[in-house]
Amino acid sequence: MESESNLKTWVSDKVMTLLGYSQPIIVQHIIAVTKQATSPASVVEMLVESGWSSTTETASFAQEIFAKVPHKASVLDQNIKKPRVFRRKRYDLVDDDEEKQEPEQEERRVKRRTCPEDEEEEDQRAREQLERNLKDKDKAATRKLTEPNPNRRRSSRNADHDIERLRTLSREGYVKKREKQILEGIRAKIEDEKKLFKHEKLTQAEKSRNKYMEDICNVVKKYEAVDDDVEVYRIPEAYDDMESGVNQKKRYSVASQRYKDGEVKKVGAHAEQVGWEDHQIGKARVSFGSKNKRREGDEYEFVFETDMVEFVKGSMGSGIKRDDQFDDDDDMEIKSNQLFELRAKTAMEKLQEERRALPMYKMRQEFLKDVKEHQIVIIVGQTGSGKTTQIPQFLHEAGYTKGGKKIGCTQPRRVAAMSVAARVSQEMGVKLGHEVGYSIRFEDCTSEKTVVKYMTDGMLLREFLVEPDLASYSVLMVDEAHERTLSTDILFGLVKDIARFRPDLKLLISSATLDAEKFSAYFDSAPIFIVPGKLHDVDVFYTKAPEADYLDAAIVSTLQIHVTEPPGDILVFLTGQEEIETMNEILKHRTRGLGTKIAELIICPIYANLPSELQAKIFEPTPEGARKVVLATNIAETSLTIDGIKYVIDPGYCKMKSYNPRSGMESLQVTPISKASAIQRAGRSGRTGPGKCYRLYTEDNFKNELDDSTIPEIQRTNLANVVLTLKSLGINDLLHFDFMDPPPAEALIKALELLFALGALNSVGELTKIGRQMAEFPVDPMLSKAIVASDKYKCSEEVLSIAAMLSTGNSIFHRPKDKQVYADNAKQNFHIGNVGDHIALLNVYNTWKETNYSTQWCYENYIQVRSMKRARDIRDQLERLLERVEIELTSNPVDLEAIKKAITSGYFPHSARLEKNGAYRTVKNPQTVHIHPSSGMAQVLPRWVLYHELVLTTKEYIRQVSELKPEWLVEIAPHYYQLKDVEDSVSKKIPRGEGRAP
DNA sequence: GAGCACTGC
Repeated sequence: MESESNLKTWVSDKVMTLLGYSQPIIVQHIIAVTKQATSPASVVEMLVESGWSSTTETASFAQEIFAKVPHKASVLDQNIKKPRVFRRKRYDLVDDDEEKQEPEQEERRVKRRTCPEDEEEEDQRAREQLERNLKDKDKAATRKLTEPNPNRRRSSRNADHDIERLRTLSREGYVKKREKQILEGIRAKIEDEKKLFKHEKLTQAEKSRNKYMEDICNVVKKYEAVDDDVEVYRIPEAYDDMESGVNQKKRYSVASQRYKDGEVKKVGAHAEQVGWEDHQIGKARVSFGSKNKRREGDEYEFVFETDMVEFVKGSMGSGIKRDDQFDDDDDMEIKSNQLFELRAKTAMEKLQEERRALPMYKMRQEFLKDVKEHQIVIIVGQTGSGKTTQIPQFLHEAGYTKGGKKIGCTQPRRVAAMSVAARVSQEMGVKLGHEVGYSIRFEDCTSEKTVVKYMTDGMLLREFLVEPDLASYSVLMVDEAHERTLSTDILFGLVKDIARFRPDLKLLISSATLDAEKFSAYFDSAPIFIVPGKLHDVDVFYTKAPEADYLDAAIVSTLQIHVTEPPGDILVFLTGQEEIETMNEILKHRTRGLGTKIAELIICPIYANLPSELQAKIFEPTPEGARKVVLATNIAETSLTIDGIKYVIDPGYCKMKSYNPRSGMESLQVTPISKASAIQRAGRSGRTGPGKCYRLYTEDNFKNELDDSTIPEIQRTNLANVVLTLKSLGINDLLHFDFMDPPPAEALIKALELLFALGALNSVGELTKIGRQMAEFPVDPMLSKAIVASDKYKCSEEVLSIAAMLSTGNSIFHRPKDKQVYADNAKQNFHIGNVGDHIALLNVYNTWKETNYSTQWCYENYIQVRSMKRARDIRDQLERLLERVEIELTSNPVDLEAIKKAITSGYFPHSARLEKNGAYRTVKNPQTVHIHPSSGMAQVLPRWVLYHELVLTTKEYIRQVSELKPEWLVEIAPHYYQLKDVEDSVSKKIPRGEGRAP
């Protein structure tokens, strides 16, 4: 017989080869399982129950371990931790009639205990003990909490100890019963809520109810989590039996209700999106924990404590890992509420410990002093310095939230706002949505109590509309300001302005090193506060000579790293979907050629339009011996973090949008990245350890040819929306608005012209009633004008759907490379009668609605579910806003002309007419354009068309095209079009005045 | 008959 430790090593090795990873708890579990197994088959059975797959490897492993591990009779003398399923069942107070144990084990257990004579009596005693105990419950709980690691080493020969354990077990029965009651109460409440949702139109109360639902779901999930946690030890079956009829699945369904289709639509409206975001948050949270590698359990603790069902579910690895820290002491005996409190406590302590380890934490005093002395402070801190999580907490602790004032912190991305808020609420030990909350589109997780509020920058911008002086805030922190999103740039100007007349308002701007000086200069020489980061070293390599074909260079480099470098995943930055697909194929082909000579290379593409189920692939852990290579677009630069990346390949390009105000044309073209981007990309390899970055350009290129930072978005975009927002904030003199980097005057003027043409501004540039209505809708001005105009044509229902579909971007139709024909056919079904792309989108939306928002239907029609759900969310939001601007919800589904006219009211500047050669010419700012081949009108070529957008890619393309009657233009926009603009080509075949020879 | 970087409200 082997010693226990030898045995453990042996099992661990085995597990390692079978699963690719190993954990002490798995080993222990397997040994324990084997010890009470009666045959190798029963070992297999139990392994399968714990999540192993039933393969021949599992079977032979079971055979081996059964031979090696002492089992059956010999187990009597072993002082091992047994799965507690037997004992638990015995002392359940709730339900007694489910004793189905094997007599042999029963006997063994009896022998093991010190007072085996009369079990009934003992049970009775336990009950009495329990009653006494429960009276003393609080006291007991306190004791448990003050002794998180009780010095109660197991000694099975000790009578006192057994009685003690008995008490615990009995208490469990009580606790479980109580839990059941709570859960039932919650379930009933949820049912009530659901009824309310069905009957009432969503109003103001919706927010709070949404919030309430969220809370409930969180509570349920917490209980679920306790169960999940126990599952490894096979307790749940016992629990389920006891609950008689309430099984895991059913209970899980309560918690996950909001993620499901159908019923609770308003709550679960963006279910898939949420799922994906949850996953992202999961990553965000995990990476928080993993900054500190000393304690591996923490990250899971953190995940466990919050609503991370999506992340934890179905992953055996994490389920087991979470228990790791309770591995070898009696904590396992403490269950349910107590376990929960205990965990909350230990998690809290660990969080605090982690907090103290952050560079920011040490600079607390210094920082608070700076903030006290200056109104505006620029903060320079790298990732991992803890600025985002710590600063609002410091300020809160220092009393900046007194008198109900809030601390606001903006983030450029939704996911960031949510995950940071979750983290901070953890650290402060409060419930998310109470003192600490977040506010993002479609989801407001704040309450009257909220004093620390994380939000997206766009959300703060919307808040300006209702509270122009932001009186409820005492501190505003603009985080990740160096990213220079459109919203942050506008915020700068606004915030700088209100800081002048609100001396009590503190302003914090966080930025990267490169831009700090610039920020300081803009904010009246504000002091710069520097926090060191915690990134690991990254070695940067350049190519000796410029590479002609960066894609090929990337492929070669990837293989080179794969063959020569130690383990660690590779991240390659490419410009778009097409490149990613190409590289994917070439890599597959080449590695196949190499056969088994090299280790396995797992290729994971990732880009935003990739269906989410395929995106999830990049987060799967890399199996032992293999290497993962992630082919990503810019999405991996800031938006998501992949653990385990050690090598980054940076070809130095990305696709960037630019806007030509003169022609009103947007273009999306491959451009060299900036130094700031290059540094950011390199940093992606150093998150969990030292990394390497291979730049596929020369050092000279880097130093002399790359711009310092990316041109801010505000300088390369259509400003119509920005101008409308600023106008509605009462800022009239836009040309002198204090932009940090002013946009081209031409673009501003163009935007003003457009808004004037749409009727949003009057001749002196003031906002009109229509303009105010338009500003309410979070969509492009032309689209919001169409919505406002739909009132006149009595078809707001239809226009809303179209607007929502257009707002989702171009990601509705999915076109897999291998099924292009099918996808195109499916798409053609919505274009029957050549109704045009706008009506086709309406058809898609309505048909989807008729199928009760079926996911299956989307798959069948090659439509992206994620985009559809997003469209539904947007539509819901727009519908609510409709009420606010006093537009009636009207439907007129058969009158397509009315719908098109409403669209034309917004898009009349986007008209084009056919020329002889099959190309089109835009009516205003004449230029030659082509219908995008993805359009349903690409073959039809109507004489006059209305388009949604004009983009330059390989040619000038117009996308989302519908047929138009030229007389509409004069009817709808007489101030913009004159009869002569349109009549020529109606009466004559050849357009006049184009100056072209035939 | 060509192609859709990434966010955000």
